Amino acid sequence: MPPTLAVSTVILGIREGVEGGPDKLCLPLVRRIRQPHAGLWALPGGPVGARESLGQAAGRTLAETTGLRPNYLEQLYTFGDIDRSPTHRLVTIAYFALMHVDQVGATVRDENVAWFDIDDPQIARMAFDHRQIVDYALWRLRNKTEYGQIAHRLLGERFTLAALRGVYEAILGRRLDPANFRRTLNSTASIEATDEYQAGGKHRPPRLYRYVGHGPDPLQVDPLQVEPPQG
Amino acid sequence: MPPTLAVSTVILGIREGVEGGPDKLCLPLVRRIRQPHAGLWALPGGPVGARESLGQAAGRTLAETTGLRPNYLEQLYTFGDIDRSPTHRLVTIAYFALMHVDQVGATVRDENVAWFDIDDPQIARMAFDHRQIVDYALWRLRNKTEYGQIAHRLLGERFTLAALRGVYEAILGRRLDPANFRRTLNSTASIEATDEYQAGGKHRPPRLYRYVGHGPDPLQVDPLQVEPPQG
DNA sequence: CCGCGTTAGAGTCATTCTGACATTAACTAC
DNA sequence: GTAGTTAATGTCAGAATGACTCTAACGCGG
Repeated sequence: MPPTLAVSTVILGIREGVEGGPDKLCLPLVRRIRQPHAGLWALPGGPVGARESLGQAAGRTLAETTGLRPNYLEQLYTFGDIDRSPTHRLVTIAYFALMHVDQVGATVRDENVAWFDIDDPQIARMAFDHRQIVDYALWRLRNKTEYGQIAHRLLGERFTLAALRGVYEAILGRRLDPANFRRTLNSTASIEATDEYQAGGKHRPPRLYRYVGHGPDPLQVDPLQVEPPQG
Repeated sequence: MPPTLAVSTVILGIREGVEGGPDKLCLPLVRRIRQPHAGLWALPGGPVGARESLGQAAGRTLAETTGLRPNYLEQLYTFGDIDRSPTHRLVTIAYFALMHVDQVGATVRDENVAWFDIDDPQIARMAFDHRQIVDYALWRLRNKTEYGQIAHRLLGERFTLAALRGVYEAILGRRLDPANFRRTLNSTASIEATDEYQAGGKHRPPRLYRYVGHGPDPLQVDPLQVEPPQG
């Protein structure tokens, strides 16, 4: 019997911190209703179809199980140890996705789908080796050399520097000096100031910025990044 | 028909430069004797067995086709586009290996196995999408944040700073200042000076150094690095 | 209307890091 | 011994970084 080929996706979003606390990373999980590991929470995913690429399979299974359509999808790692599933040989290609902040929580209404904070004790154990996959995704995210585009995928089209700094702080797990953060971003040229300001706050309105991909830099992104299916 | 699951490995070694020129990266390839792509050079590899992990499959197929047993093996990427093989659906997990410099050239005596310089025009085209895989391996190598252990895998147990600098120069593709190179390495603490010197040269004998893995640093290595089979 | 609290945004300063270059040490070849 | 070559150390200026201060612009409560 040939091994089963499947995809699983770690989707990360940002949840705003409460009471001035730091922002938090969170992710949606699916409760398993079949054996093995029935009842445990698992990463969304499913088998790879015969007529779709691996990235397409990741996007499709993600939409089917959670209703989410992230705008960033990157291959993470392929897990193929013999005993990772108790019933059969299972090879899983894990993907890594990021969501806009305004879509966090906009999941299908289903009691078997839920968002968890990354450090929620409920998901200290997960189905299969999925906890290991999540930890690896976090390790990869924290070791990214280029956060610019990652951050703007977690936020919307326009964002304040404070929001962007919140993303960095959530990823890195420590507070950053606002002044120095501003200085470094101003020198990267991948973040551009707009002439708009965010109104409605109680204090001085912050300027809105937007991300501009830096044109002819072939090694900017993982060159094999896979786009999710459209529509 | 389920997809065929295979592994392929990009093995990189260092070849000393001629006439004071820079060192060069090179890799062994296998000539295909069957269709499709018969006659073209390809990465060593083969199908994944039912009772072996993916890393074990990479090590096994590598030894079988080339006789090489590298001491560093890291998963690279999984290629699964529908049309990457003209005859059937083929999903390949690509691995990345490094060889000691004294083993470069110590390949099985076979006219269908040969080492090529990384920029050899003979391998501008390769079987399947293997050229793309090689380019991706090079991109990953050049973007490594931590060269220390990578470099010492390409060299032997003990090495001179000049040899280590040659590795860095071959990977990065540019010359480095010897004095500054020495300074930075002295401050990393992962390279340790021995009290031995390399004799036999025509000039002042250089001190030998060795790599010391830095104990309790859990994120030092890719946590999912797979060890090749022993023996 | 006016001060106050809060956050946005600009600026300062000392320390560290980096690249470029100069200098001395130790060997071989002749 | 002298020349030639590489190893190893030292110096210095400019860039990058972290900690901190200072001013600007808003809402709010009197």
